[in-house]
Amino acid sequence: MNPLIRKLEAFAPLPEADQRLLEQVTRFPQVVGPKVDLVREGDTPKAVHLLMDGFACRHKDLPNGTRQITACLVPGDFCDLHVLILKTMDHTISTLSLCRVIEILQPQILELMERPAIARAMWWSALVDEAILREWLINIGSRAAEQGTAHLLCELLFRLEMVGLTDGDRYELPITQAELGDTMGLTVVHTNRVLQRLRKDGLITLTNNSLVILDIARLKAFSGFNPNYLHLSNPNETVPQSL
Amino acid sequence: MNPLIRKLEAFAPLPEADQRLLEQVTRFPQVVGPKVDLVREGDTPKAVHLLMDGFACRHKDLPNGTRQITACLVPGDFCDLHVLILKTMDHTISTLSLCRVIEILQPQILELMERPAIARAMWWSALVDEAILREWLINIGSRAAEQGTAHLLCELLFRLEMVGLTDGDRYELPITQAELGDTMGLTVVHTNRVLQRLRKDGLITLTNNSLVILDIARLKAFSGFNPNYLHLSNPNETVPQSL
DNA sequence: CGTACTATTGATAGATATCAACGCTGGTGG
DNA sequence: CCACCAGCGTTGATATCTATCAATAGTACG
Repeated sequence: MNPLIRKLEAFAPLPEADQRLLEQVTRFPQVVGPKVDLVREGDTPKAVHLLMDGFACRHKDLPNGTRQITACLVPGDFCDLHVLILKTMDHTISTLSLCRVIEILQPQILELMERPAIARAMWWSALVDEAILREWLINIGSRAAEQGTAHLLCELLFRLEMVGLTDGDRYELPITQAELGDTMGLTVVHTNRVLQRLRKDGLITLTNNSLVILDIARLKAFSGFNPNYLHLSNPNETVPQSL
Repeated sequence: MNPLIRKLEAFAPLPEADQRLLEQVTRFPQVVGPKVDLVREGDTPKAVHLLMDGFACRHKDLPNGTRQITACLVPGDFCDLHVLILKTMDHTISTLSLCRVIEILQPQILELMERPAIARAMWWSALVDEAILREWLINIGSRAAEQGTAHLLCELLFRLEMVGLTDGDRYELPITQAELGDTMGLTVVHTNRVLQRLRKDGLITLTNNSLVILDIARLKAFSGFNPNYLHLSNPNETVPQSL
């Protein structure tokens, strides 16, 4: 099933014709290896990138050698809708795992935006991205490392469930602990210890990039997770196991 | 001068007619005292709030008693454009200082959005808000407390200069150290010490809510500040003292 | 005058980073 | 096929940063 359509329909149903158009646009994805830059800070890209498979991220590299990941992109996510309005990228987008990516040229995007239902769904998506960013700020600024990390894992469960990439409370998480640390503002070493504590507390299992949430209700309570900020049309229906 | 028009024109010039329309919409602001909630998490407001004077913030209060400020709103900023698409607020918006606020009803917003130049400028504004959020994530996650705080002070200089609220490298900062701490994810005590270090290093002066940047070039270098993410049409012209 | 809020200081505890090292794995070249 | 190497996860010891607790002083305000 097409992850873009699934995602946009998490906001509101799309007319048949719109679905067909989206199917058509996303027909021939391009395979991109892991750790490849799709767009770099300073670029003025002429196409919008849409992730169809795999994990990618936004990030900024700092002079002191560290980097901060500011978004985790999963199938169905637009990487850089910004370029419709802003001329230059203020951050870099890179694949994390092996990905399949669609490049949509400006005229085609504008064609999509002429469909009211699609346009609304895209702006919904952009606003949810912003809400996610606010939640990440809370993860880093106000939650303990264990809770913030747990919160992120809850969020990914919901986002991946939205596009049909979960298996109950299990999902593929093809990122390294270093990358997890870059998103949580933590060291690799500390990230490792945080994960160990989550494992020891019986909250998760994580081996071979396979994450299992052992008790979603406890993980949500522990991390203070409330899916409101994802603005799903029907949150109760989306994740059956929800509290 | 109207801060909304000044801000939107930092992106691109607006036609005379659009300016007149905006003038008209923003004619009768409402005075709101400090520390007042404009919109609360869970609300489904029917009007959009526009800040014309004073400081406000977005924030979320956590069960553990702390709160995270996720945005600092200054004159010319829209508080909750989201409500055009999302039904319920996922965070609270409160005044910090005495403010003057415009409430714009849905039909009036839609009338504004029919003007192409205004619509583009509003989306520019929304995208810049997102870019600011990414930078705050870096402030908290990847920069030392002193550097993150310094970065925030640089950002506010640019944003306030945009709407004509600076006096050279000085501006009014009507927020408490506790509030500053809530935005940087720091304790009041630690915030106080961070500010003292910035003062001792000769970077700033801050007394009676009046912030003076003693050496903008040094403060920018110290904090790693690069105004690109604000996507101003003409950054060099905006702040004369820029490096 | 008393009360609340804000800024400030000192002492201490807890969280996180840093440095160094090791084992495991998969790939690669000899 | 084996030796080597790079990337990843892991562990221990230590340093640095930040939170917590407690107290004081100044200020504004009723």
